Amino acid sequence: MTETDPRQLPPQYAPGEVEARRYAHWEAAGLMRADAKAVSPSAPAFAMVIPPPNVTGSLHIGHALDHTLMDALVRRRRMQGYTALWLPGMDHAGIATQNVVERELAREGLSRHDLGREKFTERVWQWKAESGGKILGQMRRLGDSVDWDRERFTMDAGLSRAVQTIFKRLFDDGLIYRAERIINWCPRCMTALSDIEVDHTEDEGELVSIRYGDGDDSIVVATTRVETMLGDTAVAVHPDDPRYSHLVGREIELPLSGRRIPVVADPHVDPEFGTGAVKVTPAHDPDDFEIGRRHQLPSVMIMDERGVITAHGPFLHLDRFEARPAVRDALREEGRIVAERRPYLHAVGHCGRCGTTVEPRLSLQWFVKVGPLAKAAGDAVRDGRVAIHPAEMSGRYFDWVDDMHDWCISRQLWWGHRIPVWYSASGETVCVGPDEDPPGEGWTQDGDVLDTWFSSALWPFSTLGWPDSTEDLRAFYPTSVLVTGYDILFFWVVRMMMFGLYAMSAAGPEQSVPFRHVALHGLVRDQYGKKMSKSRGNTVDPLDWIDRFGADATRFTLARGASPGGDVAISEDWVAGSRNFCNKLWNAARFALLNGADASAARPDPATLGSTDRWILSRLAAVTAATDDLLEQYEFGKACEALYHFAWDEFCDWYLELAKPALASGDEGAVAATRAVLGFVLDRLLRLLHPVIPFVTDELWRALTGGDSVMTAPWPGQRASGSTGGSSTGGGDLSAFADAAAEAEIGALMQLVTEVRRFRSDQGLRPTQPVPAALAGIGGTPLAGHEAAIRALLRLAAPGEAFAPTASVQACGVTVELDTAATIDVAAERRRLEKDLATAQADAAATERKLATPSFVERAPAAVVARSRDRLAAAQAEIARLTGRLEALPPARS
RNA sequence: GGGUGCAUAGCUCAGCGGUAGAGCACUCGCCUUACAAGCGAGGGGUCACUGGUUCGAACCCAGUUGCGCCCACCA
Repeated sequence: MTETDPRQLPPQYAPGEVEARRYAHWEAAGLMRADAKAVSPSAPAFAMVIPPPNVTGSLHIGHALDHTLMDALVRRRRMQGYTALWLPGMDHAGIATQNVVERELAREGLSRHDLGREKFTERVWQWKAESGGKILGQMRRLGDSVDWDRERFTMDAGLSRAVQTIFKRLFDDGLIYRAERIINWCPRCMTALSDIEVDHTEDEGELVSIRYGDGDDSIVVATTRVETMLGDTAVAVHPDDPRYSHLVGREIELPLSGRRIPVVADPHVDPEFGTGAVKVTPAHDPDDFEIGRRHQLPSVMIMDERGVITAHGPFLHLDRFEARPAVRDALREEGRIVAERRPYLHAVGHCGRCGTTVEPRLSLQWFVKVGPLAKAAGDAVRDGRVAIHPAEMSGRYFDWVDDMHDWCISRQLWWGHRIPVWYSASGETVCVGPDEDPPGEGWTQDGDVLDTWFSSALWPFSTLGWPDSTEDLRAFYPTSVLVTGYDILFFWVVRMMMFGLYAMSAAGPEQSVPFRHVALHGLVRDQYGKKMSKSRGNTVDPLDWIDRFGADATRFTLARGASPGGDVAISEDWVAGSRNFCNKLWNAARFALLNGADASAARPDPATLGSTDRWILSRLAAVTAATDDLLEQYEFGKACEALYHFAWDEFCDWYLELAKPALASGDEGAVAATRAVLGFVLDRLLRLLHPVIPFVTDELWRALTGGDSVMTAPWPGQRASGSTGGSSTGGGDLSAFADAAAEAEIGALMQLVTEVRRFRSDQGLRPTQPVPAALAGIGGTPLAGHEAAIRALLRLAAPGEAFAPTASVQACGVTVELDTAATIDVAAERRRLEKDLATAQADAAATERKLATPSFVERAPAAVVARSRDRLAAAQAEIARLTGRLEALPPARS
């Protein structure tokens, strides 16, 4: 493997080759592995599990965000000395995967039934082996520092055993039961769905009012699903509704059927809505099912699992959507339709996987009794054992856990964990544990599989070896933080909470939680703040950006936009900007290397340094502390912002420019000091940036220091693990570098330089042409020692030669007299001075007015008043200065 | 229907009681040998609207308008 010669870094950073090389090294050197045995008080455990992506999927931009943030967290912890584990893996994604393989079969003209259950699941496994690992390769491209030795899959043997174990335990505890209930049914996938697998949209439908019964014994009901009237077994009214009290208990005729159905009184009916009377179809509506139960009404199923009418009569074999108009027309012919409202907007459920309209359906399914589990899940957050970031999101969490329906966990699919329950011919039921043999002859296993989320809910501990008390489980559970989008707070987080607390309850309340922190981020949006979606056509393939701009640029863009719970807007322009930043860093390092930056020197001693060096060290200390705090609070965007400005504006634009004259000064001591500070600051900067942009920083850090990898360099912040904090090896406290005097001094220098540049720019003078100049009055100011640097930055000619100044600029007590080699544009200068004067006068006037307000002077804090006085003084000084310069201005040239 | 959040420069956002900030975009000038994926300078905002609290409001309170998101079994 050939390394780039550090002295010959190309002038542009080429990510592709560097990324491949660096990742291969991390993997080969085992830098991403976490050893449970290494956990100790000085190297405590830090653990995260990856939200397992679907095997069917490929990395989309949302994953890229999720992974970038997780990787930044784990990399920083690793540098801080933690034994840091990030565990990767994938989810078998029941319905999604089965659908993909079934679609593949359909192209061969086959259905899963043609293969049979065994052959079909074999085929899915085969498919998983071939294309399921795609996303893992993509994770390498992104730079995810996961421990590949621990990769898990929700269907592998260990996790299947965990599934069976917890099922059996819940079953024995009476928390899993089988019952005939109305569930969400997808007639296309032909399976039950849980509430969260159903998406509601406002759809156009029709609201049809139908007259049931005749004459005095008639009643009008309204419905959006006309065809279900074939299965009506009652009409319900409110018990206190005087309009219908005479009908309660009597039977009326159900149109088209010849059947007579009772009128029942039920408090659930809202007398204000519609006619105050509702048709009751217990087999096809969840509300009606409850009403039916309360009144012992029969349930008449009129549709099969495909949504085809099974009720005998003229509508037999019609699809539900064909039956709707057919039934409506038939009713109209009989004069039963009282009113029709079309279009009528109402919420309709759709299968979260295929979009088909969900059909509520009465069927025998398995459920988790959620009550006690959800209560425990809520309490863990309420009493602070688990913290949600940002805390405002906890409200949504509580809304969910406090009012959760029992969870339907059986799916009429073949791909998934088969329900470990067996039935005998005589109707006995046995739940089989993982280490038990199934019952013999005459018993058959339940044909259904478990909801995918059932196994995902075990992820934080099943991946660590549960139900065995493994070393990993003891070392890394509870995991430290779970990072995910707020959109799956309910889907996944709640379920992990419920099952983690239940399965690990023996460990006690503190140790049974699946994670201590939940760090939520938002959705990725486009540059107009629009949600990315395939239908909108604004999706981005992160791999495309990684190819074109580099993984670091892609990561930096995402991290820079991320705030706790906040959405992230991105566009290609911004990735290009991040790419530019990486390149800037590359070139800063290139400059440093070409100038002998020395990162191996002892930690710089401010007492021996000039103010320029003390200034950059002071700024480094500030940005280090800020970055450390911000990352601790999951404020990735702000941390990136702080580092971006430090690196670009302060380090590159000012420090490196100031270092040039120092390096060229020929003063051996100054050169050595500059090289040492240059090396030190760049080293720290690379470490601080490494969690977010791991590739460039590693490449440059190796070139700069000769070290193996920045991954193993100590984190520069004060926060560190256990007792290793602040070690002399390079982490530790930089607060001794804080230097207000140096900051003020360099601040003045910047102000002076900027002022002169502005003058020259306004005057249209060539910035590159050396100008003879004198720095009058610099002697008595703090800038006295910076004359050479100022001349270099401003490209002023060397001092000494006599010249005739044609213009002057004042700032920070220094008058810069310039020979502009031409008559300056007096009119332009006058305009500029007048404009500045107007600004200063307005400022002075406003401040004066304020200070003249007695209530302000009396009641505002002294510091605020003092600040206003300073402001006024400054404004007045500025007015005096500008007035003087305007008066001194020669008359406009003729 | 119930919650909940947001309205600040052309775009995306930060600021959350003391007289407006960043990135990108824009204008002007520079190939100043680390970087033109760059350097320097500049323009641009009655902080959605209306009231209130306060010496003082982009920031706190109430209402209005306009967006967004989540939840939801009202036929």
